[in-house]
Amino acid sequence: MESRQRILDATVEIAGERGYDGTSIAAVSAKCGLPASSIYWHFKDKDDLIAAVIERSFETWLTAVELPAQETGTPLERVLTMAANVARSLVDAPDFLRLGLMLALERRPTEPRGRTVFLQVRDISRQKITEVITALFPALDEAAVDTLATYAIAGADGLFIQREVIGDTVDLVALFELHARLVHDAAFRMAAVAPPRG
Amino acid sequence: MESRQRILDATVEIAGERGYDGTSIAAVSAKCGLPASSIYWHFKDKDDLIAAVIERSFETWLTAVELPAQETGTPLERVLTMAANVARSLVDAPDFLRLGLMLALERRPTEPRGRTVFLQVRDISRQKITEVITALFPALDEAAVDTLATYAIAGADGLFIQREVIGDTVDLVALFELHARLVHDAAFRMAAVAPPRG
Amino acid sequence: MESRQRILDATVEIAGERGYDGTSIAAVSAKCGLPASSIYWHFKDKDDLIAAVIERSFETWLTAVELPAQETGTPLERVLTMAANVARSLVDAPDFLRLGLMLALERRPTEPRGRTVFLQVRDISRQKITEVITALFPALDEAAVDTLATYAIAGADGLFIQREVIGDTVDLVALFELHARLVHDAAFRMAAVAPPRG
Amino acid sequence: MESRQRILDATVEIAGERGYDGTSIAAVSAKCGLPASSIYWHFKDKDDLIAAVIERSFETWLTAVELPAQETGTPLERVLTMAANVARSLVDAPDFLRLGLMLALERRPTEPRGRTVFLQVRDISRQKITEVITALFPALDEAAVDTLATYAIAGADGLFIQREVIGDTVDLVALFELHARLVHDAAFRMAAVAPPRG
DNA sequence: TATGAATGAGACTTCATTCAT
DNA sequence: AATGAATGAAGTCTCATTCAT
Repeated sequence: MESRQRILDATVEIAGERGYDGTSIAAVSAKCGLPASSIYWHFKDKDDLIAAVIERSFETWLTAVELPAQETGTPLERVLTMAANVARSLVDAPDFLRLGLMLALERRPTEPRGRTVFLQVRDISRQKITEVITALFPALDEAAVDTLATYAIAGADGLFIQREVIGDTVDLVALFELHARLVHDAAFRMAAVAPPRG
Repeated sequence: MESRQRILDATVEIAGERGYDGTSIAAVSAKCGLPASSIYWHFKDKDDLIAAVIERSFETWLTAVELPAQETGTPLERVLTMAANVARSLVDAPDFLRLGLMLALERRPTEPRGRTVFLQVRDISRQKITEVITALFPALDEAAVDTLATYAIAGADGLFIQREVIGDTVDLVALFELHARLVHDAAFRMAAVAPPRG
Repeated sequence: MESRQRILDATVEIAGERGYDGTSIAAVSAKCGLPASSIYWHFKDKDDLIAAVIERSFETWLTAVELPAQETGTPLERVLTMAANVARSLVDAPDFLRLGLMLALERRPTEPRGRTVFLQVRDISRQKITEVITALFPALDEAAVDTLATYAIAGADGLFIQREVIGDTVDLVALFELHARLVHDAAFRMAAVAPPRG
Repeated sequence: MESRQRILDATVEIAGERGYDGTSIAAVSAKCGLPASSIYWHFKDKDDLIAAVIERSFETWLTAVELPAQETGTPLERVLTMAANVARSLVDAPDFLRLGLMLALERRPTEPRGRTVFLQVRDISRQKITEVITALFPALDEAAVDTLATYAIAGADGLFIQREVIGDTVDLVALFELHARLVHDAAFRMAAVAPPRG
């Protein structure tokens, strides 16, 4: 029970730093102090281990982000609060998204299950974003919501990468707020132009 | 001379799909038809090879992007044209950015030279963007230009990733134009608020 | 446990015949019947393996030489007995000294640990010789004892090499006795000339 | 012409430090500045190169030792002068003997030609020593001369090794003189005991 | 007289994984 | 519930050598 967590802790750290191929069972074993064979007692194979890491980190990240989900205020206020929450969660636990993006960028013949899992949980996030946009701007048609959701996620990914690359100088919270504001404005304008649904 | 190119061609393809660790010399050898030992005649080691790939792909990408650099029209028109150019270049030759982002996301104890090179050439691009923003919106102060440049690059990275992940359904050119429009509007508003420089 | 010994047995034989660079892991693997990767379970790397070989062979050799250490008789008798013992031990198990001398003669930028270990155990032997000379000829000053110890070891090394090079025609026991006799005479004369210590 | 010498210079240095297997053509190429293929223009193969090195260093060493070969004085004086000469030559150019001994100690299935050459030139030296002993002590029978020659060479090898291992602290000239004195005394005593020849 | 380019074999080492205990 | 030992495949890289020019 406790060993399983130690293994996952070690793996999230290594895989978050070096990606799928860069994560060797021997390295995980060294970092968590358990022999390699013990890792195979808890996980079917490396693929299973990485997938488990993705699952667990996503759950951790989800609770960190969702807890203070706010339901009142103007659309802009609510969007800004959400953006700040996401930004802070990414600063605190960047391993999830870093590893996920590395997996997502790869294109290998037999796709690691961890990649599939990441794309699935990412889709859940996208679903949430779509719902929020639809709720805040009911006038938007489906295509517009889709475009905005894509753009919203893209900005989040991109800003996260900027921080990973450039370092702490990047004020992630401020940039996420700028991003939220721009998405909000775009949605506002699109909604004004669009004919009401129905 | 010709062999060197064949090796680079093979490597760009494999590394663009599987990242640093996923790129085995044996795979490169198989793809380019030269024995592994010949690769070591042309490149000091794997690190050197990957770095050379980054260098060459960046140059290719640069010429693809820069050739149609336009100098007339309103700021919005010019920004839109640039965005469309970049979008098209990324659709045509995604290997450069895909590999670069994978390298950039990694955090290994001894940094691959390819990563350093990628970050350097990326800085050149950022410089260019900064210059364009300054030229189009002279009223902006340095901090604002910096923020906008960071946001512009972040959007580009993020949208690229969205396309890589979701697939061709994503209309990269359209999204880049939306991105350009939003950055332009933000710059416009910031410049209006800001006191004129000097 | 048992595998470790099989690996060491194979290595001592090969390394004793071909030196550090001439000892390939593949050859050791072939000789001991275990796959190469198993060797790396028992030893960190080739350097570690060679060092372990030196350590074990020295201990084997030490017990072979020391058991019949005699404590009575005239100085000459005692010295002759010791010399004969050493000679016989070198005839029986020449691998230790052969490998050790090969390592000792090398001068590579990063010194193999096996070399360090050999020089250390060699120093232990020198210590023993020094003690014996001091015990048998208390009148000798430190410098004289040092010179005699150096000469005694040099003769042993040199005679061993002669046998290795020329072959069994060389009567190692007889030559070691001649050597012992000459060292004894030299010590005797030096002690007679030297003013008594203290 | 000049290239050949540069190659030999580089090889003697590397081979004198790392032995046969430790001497790679690439390393020699790097040290002498000529491409590997040029080495093969001057020498048939690696074996040929090493053998050439042995031959050349022996000749260099021979002239260094022989030039001041003295023909007058008492036996002891002459022996002492010779010993000092040899000692000095070994201090000045240790590569020859160091490489030679490394080759001599190895026992590989297909003997390097360099080893054969070394043993041959070593035999020439032994011949010289035999002649000198016979000349100085005509009363000795063949077996005694042989024993003394073996012992003389063994001492030289062993003392050389001591210096290589321990370092410059070892006064090679003084130790060679001690060695010469002991060999001389042994010869003197053996000759006194032995019935005159013929 | 020399060398740039190539090459198959083999070097050391790590890989993911299994299995008996 | 866990692990010491093993293993075949594959990893990066160096080896001695060749050959066309």
